[in-house]
Amino acid sequence: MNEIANRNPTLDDVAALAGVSTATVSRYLNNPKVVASATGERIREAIAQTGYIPNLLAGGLASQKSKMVAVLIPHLTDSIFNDTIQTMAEELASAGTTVMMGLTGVTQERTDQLILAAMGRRVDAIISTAPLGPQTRDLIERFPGLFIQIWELPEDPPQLAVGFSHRDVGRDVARFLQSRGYRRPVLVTAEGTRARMRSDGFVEEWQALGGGNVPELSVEVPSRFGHARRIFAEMRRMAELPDVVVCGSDHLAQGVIVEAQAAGLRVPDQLAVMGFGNAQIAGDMRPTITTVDIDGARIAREAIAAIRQHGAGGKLLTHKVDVGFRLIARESA
Amino acid sequence: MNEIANRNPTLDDVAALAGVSTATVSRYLNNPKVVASATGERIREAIAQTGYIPNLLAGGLASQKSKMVAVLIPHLTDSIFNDTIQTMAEELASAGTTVMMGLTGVTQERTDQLILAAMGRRVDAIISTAPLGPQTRDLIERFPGLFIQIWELPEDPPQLAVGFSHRDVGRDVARFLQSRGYRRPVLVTAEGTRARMRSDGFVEEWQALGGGNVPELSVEVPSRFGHARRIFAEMRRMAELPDVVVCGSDHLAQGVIVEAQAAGLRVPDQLAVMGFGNAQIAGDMRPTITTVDIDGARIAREAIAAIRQHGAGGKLLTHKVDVGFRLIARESA
DNA sequence: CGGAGTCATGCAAGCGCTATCATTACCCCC
DNA sequence: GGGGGTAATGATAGCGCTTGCATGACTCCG
Repeated sequence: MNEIANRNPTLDDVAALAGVSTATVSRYLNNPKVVASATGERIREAIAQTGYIPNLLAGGLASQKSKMVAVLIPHLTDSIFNDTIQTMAEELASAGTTVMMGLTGVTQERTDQLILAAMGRRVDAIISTAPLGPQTRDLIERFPGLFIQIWELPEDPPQLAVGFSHRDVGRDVARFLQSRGYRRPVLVTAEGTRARMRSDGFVEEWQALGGGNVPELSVEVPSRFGHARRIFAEMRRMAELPDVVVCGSDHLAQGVIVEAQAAGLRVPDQLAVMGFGNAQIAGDMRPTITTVDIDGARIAREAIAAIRQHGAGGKLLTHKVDVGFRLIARESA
Repeated sequence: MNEIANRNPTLDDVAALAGVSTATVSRYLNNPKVVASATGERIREAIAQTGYIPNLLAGGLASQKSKMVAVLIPHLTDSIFNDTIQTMAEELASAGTTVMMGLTGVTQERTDQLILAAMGRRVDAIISTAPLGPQTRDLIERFPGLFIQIWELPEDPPQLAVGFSHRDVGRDVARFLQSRGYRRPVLVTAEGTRARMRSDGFVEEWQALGGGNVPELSVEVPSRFGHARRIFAEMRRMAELPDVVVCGSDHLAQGVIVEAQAAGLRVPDQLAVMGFGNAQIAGDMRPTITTVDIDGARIAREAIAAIRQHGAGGKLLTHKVDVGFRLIARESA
């Protein structure tokens, strides 16, 4: 708690005060147990005295590892990825790694720009939810760190993908709804490849099981609560009212339930609703929402494990981690 | 699009290829108009040829400005700050600044840790929603960049605060509800100083206007949809059912509405509900939710403007920016 | 026509760390 | 008691940029 010179204290200041070389201080900071405990003690005191804060920019430059990872998501509001991000940020922070957040929106351009920025910062890893255009793939080719695609399981991931099969989700939902006796589903599909795959899976299975045509309505991504009003209105204009609405997110599902109830329909008796993602509200809504649970936290943890291993010089054991999903039957469908 | 050596290309490579010094390339990168246009053209080509990506770690170290800002928020899910963060991230990214995201939770410890990490990265600014403990203030003292406190307007902000008066919000809400004829409000208050101030303001004004005692129920922070069930149950056990519930967030308000309706109460006739924050859903819910609008995006923009000005060497014009708020009367109260 | 003023560029000294290699001191055992 | 370890530390060369100062080439004008 001494007075501090007008500039920030550096490693040299600490070393001088502790009567050791900068190398030793650096070692103490990065791996305390390699310095003698008496020395360590002196260094600790010197650090406290000077109020030294390591310059991670300099450290990163010298060591070629920045202890930063970039997390790329489309947007923040109502995001289905929030659990993943939350877990990621917490676990990384407690390991001394900082998270660089990038909001890609839905354009390829912003994504590429953010990847470039991340590479410029020499991040140790990039974790992305964005679909990969050809240009992006070129960029990644030259990225020396670890690129992890999450919430997705493509045929041929660049390095590592942690996710699940969206097509299988669609199929399982179809099977589930048919077994529950629903006959006239309508699909509310957001733009984007993942939603597309779920819809395709659904239609595929639905028809394989002898179901008829499946009408689709589309919403912008992110699909949210507020879209429900329009969707519901469009549904009412359909020749025959569906008996179940399959939504791309729990928030949208919640919106549909609210609209249906406001119109005097009983859910699920007169109209059933199915969500996706198992957001907090899904379990708390009245009626509780039948949905598909994705373990977002696990996705985060798998990604982090891979980063650690890669950071320690290890090779990747696999190119795909399938975290699966779980259909949760509740009241709404 | 040439072959690239096994290591990343550096400024030197570009300079050599373009036949100029590294200084010139650096200048071209940071301020293209100071180099002759013919030279600039050659440099641009050399960059394309080599696939050069500037090392921002090295740049930051040399220039003492990292082009990063840290954004500290308590959590991501259902956060009232999402608009602010979203705007912040977008606008900063398009100006080439990187956002380092820190989730503080509700503990002082994590906050301090994150501030330390941010200082280690030599961020240009720290934007924080966290309340400041004494220890944190000490840290900030030594932070050479700009520290901006947002969503709050304390007496004596360390450097700059951008927010509004939570007490005034409470007062206005009290006045509004009384004018609408409500007589038995219940306050649902989250822990935390900001919520506390709104509640205090409410009670103060309510009683100044001749209202009686105001019962309070408390929820953990973040107050969200799911808390409504318990809150509603507790309300029902009260001697006299309130005629209006004042909630700390729109999500909680939405939850209360859902619970009330599930219990057969008409909103707002039998129970009115008031929210806070003007989240998207507030306008989309049935009934639409009466709430207080905070211009989160404006908070972000004011903060960014201050950062720019500070970065350009300008002095701060003020220590407080009051962005105000707006009570939005809708259907629920 | 020579000196002052621009403009474009080069030179080189850092920025604050990390990591390699070398050095020293000490211990153990045959 | 000397050789071979091992453990702790020091000296120092970068990491890849930025930037103050110096330089050189022009232009302009009295």
